[in-house]
Formats: sequence, structure tokens, C-alpha cells
Amino acid sequence: MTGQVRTVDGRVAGRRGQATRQKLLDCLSEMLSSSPYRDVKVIDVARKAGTSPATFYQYFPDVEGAVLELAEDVAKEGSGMTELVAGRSWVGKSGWQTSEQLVEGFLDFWRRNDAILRVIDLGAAEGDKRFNKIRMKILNSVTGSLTESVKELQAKGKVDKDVSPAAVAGSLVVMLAGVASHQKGFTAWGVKQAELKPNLAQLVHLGITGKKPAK
Amino acid sequence: MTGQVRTVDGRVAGRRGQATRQKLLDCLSEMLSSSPYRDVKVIDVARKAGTSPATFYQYFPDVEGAVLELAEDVAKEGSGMTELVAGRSWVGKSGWQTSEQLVEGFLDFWRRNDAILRVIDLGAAEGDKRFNKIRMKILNSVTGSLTESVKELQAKGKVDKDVSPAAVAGSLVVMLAGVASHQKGFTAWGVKQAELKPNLAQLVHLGITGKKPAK
DNA sequence: TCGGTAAGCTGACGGCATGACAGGACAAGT
DNA sequence: ACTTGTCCTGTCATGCCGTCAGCTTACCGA
Repeated sequence: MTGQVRTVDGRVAGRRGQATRQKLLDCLSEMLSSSPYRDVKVIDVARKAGTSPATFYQYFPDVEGAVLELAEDVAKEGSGMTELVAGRSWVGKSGWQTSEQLVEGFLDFWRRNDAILRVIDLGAAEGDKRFNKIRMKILNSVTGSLTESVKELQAKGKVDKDVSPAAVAGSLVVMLAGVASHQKGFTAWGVKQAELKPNLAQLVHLGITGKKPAK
Repeated sequence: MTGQVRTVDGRVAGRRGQATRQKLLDCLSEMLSSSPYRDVKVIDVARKAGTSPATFYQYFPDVEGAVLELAEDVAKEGSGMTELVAGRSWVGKSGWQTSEQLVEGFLDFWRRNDAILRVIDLGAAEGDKRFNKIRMKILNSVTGSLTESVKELQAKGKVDKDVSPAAVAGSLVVMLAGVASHQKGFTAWGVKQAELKPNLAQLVHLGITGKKPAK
């Protein structure tokens, strides 16, 4: 799958090359955390990495290209979130636990990678197919599993037939993502960090099962 | 409230001035719809408006300054969304109707202004206080009303005491906003436009009242 | 040990956006 | 026609972009 890393002009990157490449990515990631995406300049990233702009262009076509690389990494990590839902129960107390752990895990993931996720979100919203694909990959890990959960509950007659599993799952995941990226908004809003998670978990449980959780 | 419009160097703008200023804003708005925020350049906006970059700088400190102006306009329009919730019933069939109309109105508003809302969202997520304030103003119109609704239901004993009205209201609104800005994602996801709205309405109703709606 | 070869890096350059300024164009009133 | 204040633009220094030729470094086989 992952062929060897190549420079823009087609050479294969060796040890040293991969190191500087990675350093550039790390610095870019830092910059994204500390300054608005719009203001991130190639020259700044290069300077921070102790190299020259020309070197940057040897490994990436432009800033966006490098960001896509970072995004792929995040996507890879995000795929692991399937485990937060897959094969878990949605009935009784364990159902409530599933819900809580999903919220916890998801928010945690988002907070860990918020800078890049912001950019992915923007790119996707602006209609960029590459960013959209990456965003899908990340959210799919959770949405896919959740959709399955709803379908199973429907099959057992525990959820109304007229709900669309994918629509509900997608909406809930988008909610989690939105809350995660605007947590500051909530605090400025009078909502304490501590009460946010349980309320989210409650909403998720309600949405998936249609019933209040048994705590 | 709205003092007279002023240029960057302090002069008051006359008729002609306000016209070109508005034209610049319109062109900027168009550009935001058609190309990524990061790539919107002053020179392009000016060209599109049939004027020079220098003129742009007479009315706005930079692109961001102009965007903030657009954002304020959107915020003003968004304030009207209070009516989608304020004073409406959440019981019985009218409760379901309230929920449906809220979803409908909110999605509509978001779609009408998606380009600027994207930028506001990004700015807010990046921690810019001005954008955060504007975002709050927009969302508050709905969240505030929803919070009141939940509080009332709580007072009547129809909703559990341990839910945080603000947390629930905020989360639901964020969900609506998220879904609105990534609708393409949902279709690519196998969810049809038509089934999205009722499912969202169901989630909103569930979240607010804790019960399935009576359709 | 010694080239040979490919990887790795950078100085330098034309091109373009930025943002500031001074001065010209224009409209309105006298 | 003259004045006044608004409005616009040509021009310029500055700084980033993206590319290329050419230099340095590392590896390898003879």
C-alpha cells in the first residue's frame, strides 16, 4: 500500500530526507495549533524547521498538500474509533456505559487533533473532495458502527421502522464533532465541562435507542 | 447603534463611497462562495468589483475585516431565528410541528449563508474572539430559546431534573449547524435529503422533551 | 582508496500580493 | 470659476511564492 516516500521531483527519500520531511510536518502541525490556517506560510514552517522554503517544496507541492498528509495520519488514528461502538450493547446499564464511553472517546480524539480537524472540516465544507474523503474516513469509523447498531435494534423491533439509521447516526456524530470543536463556546455559554459529557451521552442514547438510559 | 460608516482613515463615507463599499462586500461574498477562504485575495475582490486594491483598503483593514462585516449582517439575520422556538409548544402534535419547523428554518438559514458561516465557524474554532462573539450571537438566538423551553418543561416535571438545559440546547443546535454545513457528506453517505429532516426533527424532539414525538 | 551516482539542501530570481501614500478626479455648494 | 471634502488610483517598498541550477553530502561498488 504505502510505496516508498517520494519527493516532488520523483526521487525516493532516504533516511535523512524522511527525517526532514517529518520535521516539516511536525512544525506545520505546531503552526496550525498556534495561528490561523490562513496565515500559515511556507516560509514560516521552513524557518521553524531550521531549513529553507525550497526544501519544503521538495517534499510537498504546497501547504495544502502537507496538510493533507497530516490529515491522513489523523484519519488513520481515527479509524480506531470503531471500537468505541462495534459489538457493544445498547440495553440496560451497559447501554448507558457504551454511550458514555463513546462520548468520552470521541471528544478525546477530537481534542487531541483539533487543529488539523478544523482544517479538514473547512476543506470538506468548501467542497474539496480530498478533504471530504478524509473526513468521511474519520467519521465513518463511528457512524458506520452506529448505523449497524441502530439497524440491529430495528430488527429486534426496539426502534421504530421509520427512522433512518444512517441519518440518525450521522447526525449524532456530527453533533459530537461540533461540540468538540467549539467547547469554548459552551463554557462561555454557562455550561460546565463536567455536565457536558453526561448530557451528550444522554442525547446519544436517546437518539440511538429512542429511550432514556438506565443509569 | 450603527454610527455612520467610516473609512479606515476616519472620513465619513458619502453615497458613492457606501455604494462601492457595498459592492466590495458583495463581491467578497461571491468569492467566498466560489473559492476557498484561504485563497481569497484583496486584489481579486477589487478586480471583480471593477476597482483597485487601494480602494479596498480604504474601507477595510484587510480581508478578515471585511468578512467580519459580512458576518455581522448574517448575525443580524440570524437573530430572527428566535421566532422558530420562542413561545411554541412542545407537547403533542404541535410539539412535533415545532420541531419540524425549527429544523426546516435552521437548515434554510444555514444554506442561505453557508459561505460566510463556514468562515465564522473556522474563526471561532481557531479562537478568534470576534468571530466567537458573532457565532454566539447567531446560535444564541436559537439556543437561548431552546434552553428556556427545556427549563419550562423541567419546571412542569416533564423533563428530568438532572439534564442541563443549556448543554442539551447547545448540543442540538450545534448538531443542526454541523449537519447543515456538511449536507453533501450525508448524501455521499447514502442518506437522502428527504429523510434527513424528519430524522433531525425526531432527534431534536427527543432531546428537548425526552420523548418520542406524536406525529 | 577512490570515483560515481543519487539524495539532500540552498541561494537567488522573477512574479505577485500587500499595504501605504500622495496626488488627481469628481461632485456640490458658493 | 473657486473651494471643499469625498473618492479613487498609480506607484512603490516590502515580503512571500514557487522554481531552478548548482553545490554538498552520503552511500556503494570496484
